Amino acid sequence: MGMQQGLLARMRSLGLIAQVSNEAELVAHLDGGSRTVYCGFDPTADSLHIGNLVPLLALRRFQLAGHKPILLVGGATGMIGDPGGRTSERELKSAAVVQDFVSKIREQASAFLDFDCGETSAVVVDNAEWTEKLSAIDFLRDIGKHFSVNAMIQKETVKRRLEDDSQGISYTEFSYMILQSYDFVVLNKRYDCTIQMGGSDQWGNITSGMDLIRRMNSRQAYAITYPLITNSDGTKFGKSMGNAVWLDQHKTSPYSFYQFWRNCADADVIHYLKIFTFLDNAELARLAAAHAQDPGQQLAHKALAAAVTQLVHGEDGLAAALRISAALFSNTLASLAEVDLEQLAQDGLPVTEVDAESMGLLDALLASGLAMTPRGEVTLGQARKLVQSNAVVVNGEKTTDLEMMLSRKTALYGKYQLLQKGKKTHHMIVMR
RNA sequence: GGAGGGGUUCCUGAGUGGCCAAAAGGAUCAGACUGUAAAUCUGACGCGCAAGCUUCGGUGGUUCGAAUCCACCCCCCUCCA
Repeated sequence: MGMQQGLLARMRSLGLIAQVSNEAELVAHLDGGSRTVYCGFDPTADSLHIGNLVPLLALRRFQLAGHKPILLVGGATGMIGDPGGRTSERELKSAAVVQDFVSKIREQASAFLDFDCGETSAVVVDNAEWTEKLSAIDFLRDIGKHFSVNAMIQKETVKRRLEDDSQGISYTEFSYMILQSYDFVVLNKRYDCTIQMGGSDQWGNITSGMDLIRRMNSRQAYAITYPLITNSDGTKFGKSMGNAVWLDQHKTSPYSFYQFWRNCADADVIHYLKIFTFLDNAELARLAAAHAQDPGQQLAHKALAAAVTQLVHGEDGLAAALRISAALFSNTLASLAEVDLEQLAQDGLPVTEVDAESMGLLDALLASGLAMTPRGEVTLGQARKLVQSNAVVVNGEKTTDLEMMLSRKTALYGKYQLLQKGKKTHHMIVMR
């Protein structure tokens, strides 16, 4: 059996497939040679986040199976905003901002694919390249002509917005589908790209693209969607402390990144191992068994966190994450050497430097940002509440003393104050 | 342009003159229990130690007193032209 054989079946067994168009034909198509697959990423921020990891790693699977991946950055469509998955109109970003996002995402995504392996080398394209040149007349005559509004309003993403009494949909967002369809046509012509992959909310857009290829290029194309990732408890996937988990180490440190995976729910861990790592079946089975046998050991969690952190941040990033985690969670602060504490700061433990010789605990909670209310403001009242509710640990010791002073005398090695809020939020104050 | 319906604290969504810093649920944060899990229970959830202060699309009125009444304006939705 060749490497590419059974790719679809393999992905399905990993839970990576939501829908495919014409499965029998698609399987034959994939088995029949090296194909070109594309997946689009909208530049909605200056970094990708872990949700984007799903298609990114899926593209890599295709490449490993002998196909050519195209990563499309939506410099044009990002200017417009996909109505899918949204209940309200997007805010439009300026061209300069989108351009900046595009270049950052291009660079970031490139780390996951091989760009130098001959025929199947990955390619990055920006749809602004062809979409910007499109005149309104050409757009309407050559492309718009092929779209039936009757069909478009039947698409799930559009229908939902039409049926919502409190929100409408602008013509701009309504047109998103057409531009995405055109992307597929262009890539089909240029690269003989025959497969588009996207989240299951993209199904409507992808199949429109297939239709457009049939009409404009008289070719057969295919659609593959992956299920949108959900947490078993119904909360939104990919949030940590209310923030997105980014791939950019300056936005989410390798340590925080590691902790995110380390803390995922039991019910999700095996599922995530399948989606976010490249572990083989034997290893997956071994971890699943271990997890079922003794979930308290969290072997699967540790394996997941290690594998994904390594994938995204490399060996060094993983090592740093492990170092901090070990120091903070094994309660061995007292035994840490001064170099260890310095290392924690370098490894990405959040740090605040202060000039004062001493400062009140409450001020420290403010300065560190730990005293953040559920709404996201840092307030003195919240600092008090935390201390009073027994949630604060200073240098390994719980304290409920509102008046407590942090001085060089109480500091570790005369300068480090390690604050802990709750069970797993840590912050270091360094007294210069 | 016309007719109608809406804009409330992070979200959903009650509230039509004082009892409203504003019901309820969700989300979030913390505590207990645990395994850095889930579920559950408890507390917090505009700011402030407090007195008090600032909020209910905006501005200006009426009133002892307004999220609630009036005027104008802005924004959203639906239908008609």
